[in-house]
Amino acid sequence: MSLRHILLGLLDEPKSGYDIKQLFNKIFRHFWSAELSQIYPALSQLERDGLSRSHNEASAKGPARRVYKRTAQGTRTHKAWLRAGPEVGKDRVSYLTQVFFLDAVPAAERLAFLTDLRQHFADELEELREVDRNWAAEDQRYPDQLPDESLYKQFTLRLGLKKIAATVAWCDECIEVIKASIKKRPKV
Amino acid sequence: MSLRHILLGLLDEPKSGYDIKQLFNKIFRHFWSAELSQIYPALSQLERDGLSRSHNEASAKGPARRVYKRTAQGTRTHKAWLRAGPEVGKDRVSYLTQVFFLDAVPAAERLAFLTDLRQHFADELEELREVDRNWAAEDQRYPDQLPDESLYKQFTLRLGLKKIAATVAWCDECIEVIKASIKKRPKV
DNA sequence: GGCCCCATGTAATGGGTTACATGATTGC
DNA sequence: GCAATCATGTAACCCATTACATGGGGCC
Repeated sequence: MSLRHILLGLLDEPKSGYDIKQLFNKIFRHFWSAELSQIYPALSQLERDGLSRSHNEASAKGPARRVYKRTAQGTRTHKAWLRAGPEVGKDRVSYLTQVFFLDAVPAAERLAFLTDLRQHFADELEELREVDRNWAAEDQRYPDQLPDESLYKQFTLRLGLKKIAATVAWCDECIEVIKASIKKRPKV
Repeated sequence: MSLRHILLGLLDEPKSGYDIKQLFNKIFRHFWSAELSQIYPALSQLERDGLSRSHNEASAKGPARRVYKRTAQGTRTHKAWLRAGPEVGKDRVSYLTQVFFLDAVPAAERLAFLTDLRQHFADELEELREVDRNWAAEDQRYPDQLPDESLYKQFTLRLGLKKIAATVAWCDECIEVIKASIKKRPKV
């Protein structure tokens, strides 16, 4: 369960489940996500395990918030996770399993599939570039003079940009190959 | 459940659960995986649903094999999956969640973490390049004259190579930045 | 009045991993 | 004799998604 570790990482400052969901939507979007229905039980489990503590807080608008912060024990667990070395899980790229079998449908549909895919990643790339631009606008030190506490966050953004740009370029190459094959054999 | 669709895709020719696991280890390694304990129940479920049929077959070595092949209904379901458009799931990149929080440990450990990561992906890249070379050696038509039935399989390999190469390059950049910061402030 | 945002949770279900159980054949 | 490969499966558990349930406050 890696969500536990992410939560611990975020709980250096007090946060509610709702706060964390917002962060997932904004900052982690390109490499992690979780639903509120998973976050809330995970937070209370952390507390049962002595890794975090919580208290209620009045909210400006809406019901009371339950904010969690990690304990010293939680901080130790968090560091141990980082020190255990990189978790290189098996990637599961659903759309690639589809591409693998794509010759089962007519050429026109294959082209449409990859055009769809390209559109999706081009949009995602544009979103990430916007995050990048906004960050640069907000912080004078961006990107070369960042302090450690934001440098590693920037690294994750950099990889997102690289990988998604590579994926868009790959879509374009595939589309070219398919178009060329349609020209040669219009009825295949 | 995407495993069902992958299984259907593979069952155009008769295959056993064991055969499929081999394929996962060899061909799908860089974008999908599944355990035998997941594959066997999924295969019998496909049969219960009328999407595949099986029979026993004597094996050269070891116990009898149960080989499955998809039915006409299975083929229709498979094509419907492809026609439903790209499944762009949320990526979950565990090691990026770690990089995000990596400033929590001393600079020397951060460097070790990224060196580890680089090694992992450099190895993975080398494996994929080997697959690429072997394929080229076995098929005269590789890579530009491939027929449709192998072209799309080659596309998946191409993206694997691109993404992993981008990841290795990213590791190198991060490592350079960390080394530079250690030189400037040796005790941070 | 209706919609969106704030805010927290439970229940049912789906999907996946790890551990367990069994047993034959081949090669060293 | 022992390890590796071939071969199939079950059971327990973990993790994640979807659906359900509830309710206040602000804005148009």
